[in-house]
Amino acid sequence: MRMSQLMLPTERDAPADAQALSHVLGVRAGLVRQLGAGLWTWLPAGWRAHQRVTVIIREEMDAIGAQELLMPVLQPRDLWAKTGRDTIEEVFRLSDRRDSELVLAMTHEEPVTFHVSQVVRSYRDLPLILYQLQTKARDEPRPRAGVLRTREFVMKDSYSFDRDEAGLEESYEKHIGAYDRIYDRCGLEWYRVDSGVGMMGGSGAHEYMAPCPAGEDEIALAPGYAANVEVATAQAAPATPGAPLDAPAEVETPGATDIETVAGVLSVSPDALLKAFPVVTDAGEFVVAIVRGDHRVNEGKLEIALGERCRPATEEEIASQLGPPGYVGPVGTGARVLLDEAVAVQGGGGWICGANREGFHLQGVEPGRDFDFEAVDIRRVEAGDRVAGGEIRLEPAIEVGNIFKLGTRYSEALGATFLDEEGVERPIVMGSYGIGPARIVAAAIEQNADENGIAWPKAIAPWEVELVGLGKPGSDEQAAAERLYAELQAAGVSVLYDDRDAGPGEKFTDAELLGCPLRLTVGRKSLESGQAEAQGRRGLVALEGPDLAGGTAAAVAALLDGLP
RNA sequence: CGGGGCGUGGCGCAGCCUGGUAGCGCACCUGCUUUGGGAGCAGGGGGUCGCCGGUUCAAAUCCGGCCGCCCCGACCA
Repeated sequence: MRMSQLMLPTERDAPADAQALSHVLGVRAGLVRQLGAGLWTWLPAGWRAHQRVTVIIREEMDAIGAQELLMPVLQPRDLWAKTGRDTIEEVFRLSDRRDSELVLAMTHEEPVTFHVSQVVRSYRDLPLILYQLQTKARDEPRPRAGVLRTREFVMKDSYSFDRDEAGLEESYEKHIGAYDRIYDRCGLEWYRVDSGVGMMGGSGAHEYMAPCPAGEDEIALAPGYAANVEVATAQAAPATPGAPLDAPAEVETPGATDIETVAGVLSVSPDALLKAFPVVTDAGEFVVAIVRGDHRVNEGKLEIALGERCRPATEEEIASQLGPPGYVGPVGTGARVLLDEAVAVQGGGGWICGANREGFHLQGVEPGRDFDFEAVDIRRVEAGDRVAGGEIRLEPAIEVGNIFKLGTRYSEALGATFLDEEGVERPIVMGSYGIGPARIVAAAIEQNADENGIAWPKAIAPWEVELVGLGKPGSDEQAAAERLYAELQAAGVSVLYDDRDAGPGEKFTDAELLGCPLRLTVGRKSLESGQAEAQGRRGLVALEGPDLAGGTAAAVAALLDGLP
């Protein structure tokens, strides 16, 4: 590709509203442009990178026997009503000129299951893995960070159909193999982490997470352990409660309504306190969740422990059920208490909690003796917790894919059944699996950029080589660059040729911004030496320049082999 | 949905408080010079100042309403 003919609108300045690095560099390097909130156009160079990702995805999906198809984005709402998903807030709903109700698909479980329900009759038709690369539309509450969270995006979504749980397990394992290879080949740093199955039910799920500063999620990592903090579990460092007492004793703590202040007034560390987190469940039950003072409640884990959704209690509810907000505790209330395992496991007396009386706390509290409780894991893990002997660290990360054992939720709702060997009708056991190529591109930028711009992994760079010609029009230098460009093209090298009539500074700066792995320069110096200059983008390292006299393309290919 | 901020040429911004010819840098066009890290000189083109209404002799500027966009939080099968 000749840069003089390429639509590559590079910018010296970042857009004023850009925060995330992939957003800033994506726009500055001319990869993407915004059309509206969460609506992005892929410009030619950016789309090349996106395409390279989808090529890798197709190769690996095909390799596990998955079959590609394409389903509409626009779908009848009726279909979605059958699974109850038509009322999800994120689903765009619209109607046509005849007032027929339609939705824009956020994923494609409904249509794919519909088709399979019509086609699959017998156990002999299974297993089946179907996939597509298709646009998804989601009415996101808050699009953000450029291409990281958008309202419309391309997704690779695949769906597995099996006779039973064992078959699903096999399909799931196949996807794990394919996904591991895809992210490796794309040059990402990634983790496969346990994730919650959420409100959709199902029997297991993992997320593929790429660590990067702009990530919206947090993952907990330890040697041999990786989980989304939403579901992570670990052992807490022991707390240091005070001396046990024969019975809880009131102590004056005027004005001390938060953990820090109480700990300060009583000269103890926050981990000696019990933090009460009163909630009201969907069913209307008032429950007091309790974690250590230095811990935080993980509301998702709390809901799993409760078995239903809940919300924080209002101040009025707290006042009427327990006592003055800021001074509440579990002792003498009769309320149902869920006590976090970090406290329950350590046990003992000497804990401090609110006395349910304005200006007072209780010392020497002992769970079990002074209040009844159910021991559950409801806290958010903290950096420094331990799991399997290793220490947890937390990292921000972006979700670049997920795999999910759906079970029979969709097949039952849509009547996707088959006859087994005994002639018994059974629901098909399903899995669903997603990958966001745009997020792979964004994560690759985030993970591989420096102050000069992007430093693409070779496998997904828009071009592998950028050839910078420095000669002015009609010069010997320009003629040499033209010859080299023609030779590289003929040899099938992926090359972008900067043939613009521009100064060297501008060309070098743009080359570093766009970030192709190998930069070749042909100018006065290279004519004198008989070699093109070569520089690797990662670290801007000088490489042995390929000879211009002959065999240059082979030498360039060898150089590329040595680059990441 | 709650909080905060911003809409002036392709990009980045000033002007608004205190109403009176719409400006600056970059980019762009023409000519000449220049060519190894974002060149110089000269000339030139491009903006209903987000939209609607109000006040006024006069509105980018003041007032009201609406729309759009960004950030933080909530949310995120």
